[in-house]
Amino acid sequence: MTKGEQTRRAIVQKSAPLFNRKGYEGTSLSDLMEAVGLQKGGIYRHFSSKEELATESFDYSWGKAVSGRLDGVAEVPDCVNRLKKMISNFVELRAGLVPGGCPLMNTAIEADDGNPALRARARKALRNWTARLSQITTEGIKKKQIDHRVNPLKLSQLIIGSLEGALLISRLQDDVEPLRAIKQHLTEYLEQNVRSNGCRLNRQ
Amino acid sequence: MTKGEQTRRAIVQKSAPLFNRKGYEGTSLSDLMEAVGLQKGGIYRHFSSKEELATESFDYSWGKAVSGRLDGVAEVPDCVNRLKKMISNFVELRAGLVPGGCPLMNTAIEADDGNPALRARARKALRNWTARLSQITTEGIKKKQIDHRVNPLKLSQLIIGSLEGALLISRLQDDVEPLRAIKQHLTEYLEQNVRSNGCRLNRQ
DNA sequence: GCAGAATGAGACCGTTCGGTCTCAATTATG
DNA sequence: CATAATTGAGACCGAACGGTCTCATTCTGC
Repeated sequence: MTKGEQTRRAIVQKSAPLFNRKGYEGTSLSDLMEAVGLQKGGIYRHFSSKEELATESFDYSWGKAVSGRLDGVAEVPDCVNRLKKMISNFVELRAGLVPGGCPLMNTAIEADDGNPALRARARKALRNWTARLSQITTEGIKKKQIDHRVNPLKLSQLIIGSLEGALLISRLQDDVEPLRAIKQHLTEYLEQNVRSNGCRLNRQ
Repeated sequence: MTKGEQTRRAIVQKSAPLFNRKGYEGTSLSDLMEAVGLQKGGIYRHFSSKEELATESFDYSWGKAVSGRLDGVAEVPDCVNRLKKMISNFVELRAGLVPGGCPLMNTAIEADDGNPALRARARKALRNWTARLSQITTEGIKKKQIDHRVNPLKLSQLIIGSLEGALLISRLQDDVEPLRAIKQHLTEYLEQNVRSNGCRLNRQ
């Protein structure tokens, strides 16, 4: 790896926390220069614009988030348990992530009436995550572990939405309790209303 | 009402959608001048800073959101149904709100590593909303409509988190389905696990 | 309708913004 | 080790930022 590539990666790595904490607009070039330890010329040698750096930083942050959520998931054979593992990872494995909360949520909120490049990135990330969960559900249905009446897409959106919402509350209150509670809630829901042969009540 | 007061209110009313859509940092004074129809002098006559205007705009946006969610709630006698009504209002009554999504979510995300005044506003709004829901739950427990083992605070946070998360997904995908789905999900949960004498299974 | 207060236009301010460019220093290559 | 290519510092740019101030105009209460 050439020195230029090394520098490029270091810039992204050091910029990502800033963008994730303060947002695209909220992060200035001087902020970046200070965090990165380079002058403007040094940064702009490797990136053509602040936006390019921001999108790469988003990818970096999101990549870390995804890999955290997948930690140990592949080894879980049962599909319901695999979903539970991903939920648990989201809730418990918050260390090791790029600081500043969920990059998807941060970027979605800031970009959704603004920057189209970042918005596209966020949409893609959401699509990707949804697809991953849906895939597990579909597999579970095929293997008769999950009730065939479950809609994989809807279930994925329910899980993602609930987790993101709980994270929002947790961060605003600086209290992990809402995150813990949603884990419990979703776990019970998966066991009661998603797993096949699980007791099921009041289902139209 | 004096003319000055009229102008002041008009400024807030016209600024609120901008702040809610583009955020505090993302909204410039020139944006505001254009939307409000006044020059700088005209705006600064009534507000001492952009931040002061932003906080008042947040209050305005949030006020509209709250009153929308309370629409017709007082007339519902049963406490579980009252919670359901608030959920339904959140999901269905999105017209008439200040455009740009939930002010609480927007402000929480932007301010949570930055502007302390706005962050305080968001926290207060969340506390308020939580308290409202908790109050209904507490009343429901007292009236034996809600199971006494239900934790009002936790239930409130679950509802708020789920709604906000679903809204995030809905907005990013430009699709109301996730919002509709969470309404259904929460409704079933309330009937099955919150209402007293409702069938209850697998509850530790 | 007039005097005094309230209001708003817009020139002006210093600062910071994202971005460019030159050139010296450093690194890689034969 | 010499040469060429890569790299990064930092002066510089115009534009836009939030904010101030003066003064003519417009209200308002008597």
